Amino acid sequence: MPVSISDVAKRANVSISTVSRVLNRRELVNDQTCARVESAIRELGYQPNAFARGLMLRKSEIVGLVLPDLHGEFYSQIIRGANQRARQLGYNLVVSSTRDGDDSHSLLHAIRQRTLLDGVAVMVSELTDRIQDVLTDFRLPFVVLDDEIGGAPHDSVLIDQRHGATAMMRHLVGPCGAKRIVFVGGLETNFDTIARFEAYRQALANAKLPFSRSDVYYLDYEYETAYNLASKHVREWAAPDCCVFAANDEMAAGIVAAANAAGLSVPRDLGVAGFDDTRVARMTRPPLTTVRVPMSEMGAKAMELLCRRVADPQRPPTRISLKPELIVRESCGADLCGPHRNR
Amino acid sequence: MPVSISDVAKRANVSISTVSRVLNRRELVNDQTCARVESAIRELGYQPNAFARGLMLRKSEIVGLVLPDLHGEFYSQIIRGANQRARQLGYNLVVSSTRDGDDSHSLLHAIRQRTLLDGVAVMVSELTDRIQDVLTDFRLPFVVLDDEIGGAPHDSVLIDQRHGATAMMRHLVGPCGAKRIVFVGGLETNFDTIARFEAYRQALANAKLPFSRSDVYYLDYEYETAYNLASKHVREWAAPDCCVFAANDEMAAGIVAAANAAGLSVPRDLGVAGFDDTRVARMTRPPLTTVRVPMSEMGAKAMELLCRRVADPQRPPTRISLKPELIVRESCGADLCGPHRNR
DNA sequence: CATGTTTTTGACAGCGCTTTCAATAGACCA
DNA sequence: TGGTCTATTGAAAGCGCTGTCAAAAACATG
Repeated sequence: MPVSISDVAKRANVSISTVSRVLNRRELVNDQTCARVESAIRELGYQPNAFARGLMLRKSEIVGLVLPDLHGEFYSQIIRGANQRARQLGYNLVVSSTRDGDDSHSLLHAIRQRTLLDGVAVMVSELTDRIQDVLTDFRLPFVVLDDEIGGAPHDSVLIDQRHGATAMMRHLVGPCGAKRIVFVGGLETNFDTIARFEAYRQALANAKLPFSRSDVYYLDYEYETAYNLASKHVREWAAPDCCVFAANDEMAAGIVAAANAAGLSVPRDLGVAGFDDTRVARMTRPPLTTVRVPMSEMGAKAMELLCRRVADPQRPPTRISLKPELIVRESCGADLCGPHRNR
Repeated sequence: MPVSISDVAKRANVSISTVSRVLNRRELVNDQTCARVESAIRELGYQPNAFARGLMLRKSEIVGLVLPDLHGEFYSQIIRGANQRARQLGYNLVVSSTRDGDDSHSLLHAIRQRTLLDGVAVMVSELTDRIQDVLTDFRLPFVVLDDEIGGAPHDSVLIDQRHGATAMMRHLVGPCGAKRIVFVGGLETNFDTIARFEAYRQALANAKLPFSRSDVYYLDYEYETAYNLASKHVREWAAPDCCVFAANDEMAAGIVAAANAAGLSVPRDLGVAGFDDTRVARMTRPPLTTVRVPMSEMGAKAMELLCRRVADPQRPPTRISLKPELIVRESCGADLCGPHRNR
């Protein structure tokens, strides 16, 4: 039923080779013949069969993207960025999650189909060794997101967490004139939290501000937890030259809400800074000064790297580091007229 | 370089037919031979070539999902749900967005590859006719999300917006004892807003409450806009038996914030209800009573329908309607011990 | 006109797999 | 013993396409 290349050939009164040439290397065929073939293609509504094509060419122009989850602000931005860039580069994107059902199984499953995939970008949280094995076992071109896997070198795209946190700290001790900064992190073992904490500590030292272990809290990235913590401490924190630096926007929002509930005004009585620049950052009163993490760009860069590697499997591994950007809004009280001003 | 079926055949000292049978119809081959072949497969790390397979079988086990955008709470939930179910059903999912680059082009592009896709689920906002044409032109099995396309009947998955809004209204006039309900919708032309408004009006009539045109506002679904509107009106709205019914959680959050800023207490002085049950719903003080829209389930159902149609293109079109669920939290002041209680 | 060169075309051999179809070899029955 | 089954296997025909190679056609040159 579906129309094949030989149907077109018959109709245009040429051989299938000629049709194929029209499709792939037009310059090799006579203009008139070409026109005849093209109209036959149009009339029949012919679409080359991608399987047959792939069988010969040994490539599908499909690449995979494997994330821990597909839902949530970050992942969905990565998907968006990756998909967009993949398209530009002439590839289609298959997404998959390591969390759907059994953890690694689904990744394996995705990759088992590898003969259909030209390459894959993976973002992993744990099981790094096994994934490394699987990936190299299958000899499938791959790039790693936001993490590095031990062993053989490979392409990777990283977010320079440290740079972002440092930028924020500089802003707090500089333009905002903070003398005391409270750090509210996520889980103590979380890589991002660790990087941000280090930047925090370093910046404090650079600014010759005292570091106090009691100004550091480790929570769970949740609004509610931060709200509860802040409810207990805002009165103590309240001071024009005190800022709370939360490791994500949700916690920052919780802190702002707790301050407001306690009758304090942000940033007059207390500065609050967030991280990530998610939607919530604009949904607090006042809106949050935060750090924009270029997730969508990370997805895009990953696709660039991946497609390049697919094209040339021998090229030396590249490592791209993306710099987060400071977004100054009102929650820390600094002047809003700087170059980063963002309503 | 890659190992093919004939490598396995040679190694196991059988013909390729036998290897193929071991792969697909094990029961047809002798146990001993089978074992020999299997160990050859293992030793060689053989993976069947998906192209060759697809060429014969005429199916890829890949289905597509085309959304207006890939980012945002809803879309990402749809993707998650769809991906999960697709996997369960033995399919892989390719996602694509109509907004990346030129609107319809990217959809077309995705579908042009259709020989690789067994089917596609599309969610459209506008250009319904053209998509319908494209889809039927390509004779590709498809299902439509959250909308219906004129013309030939087809599978579709819808959200029963009306049902959700009605449930909320019943809750407000019943357990919450509201006598006056302010409606804050999105754009007046938006389908969801229209459906929700109709439910609002109907419920008001059923409860014999007066309807006042001046209690209806049309905004743009944004936090900020709602905050501004509410700042102007909260004092006028303030009354224990008055509720504001916002058409999404972000606007509801803006209203709560404005009320708090005005020194009012929600729900004591004013009830606020949201819609969608996004993350923000838990990020207001108090958390929002809202309506959970089963987006992830919509994605899952779409995949079920799609895969069924792929399996049997002749079956009559199905139309699934998903019911949103009322989520009672604290922002409307009703008793929290009902069956839907959700912290 | 013979010869060399370039352009344009068709025949055909795969790519790696599934799937008839036929062959072989026991097993069973009369 | 001959004949009919059944179980097991291999040979070979494609699936629709690309790409090589050689033939044919068109053109240019001496």
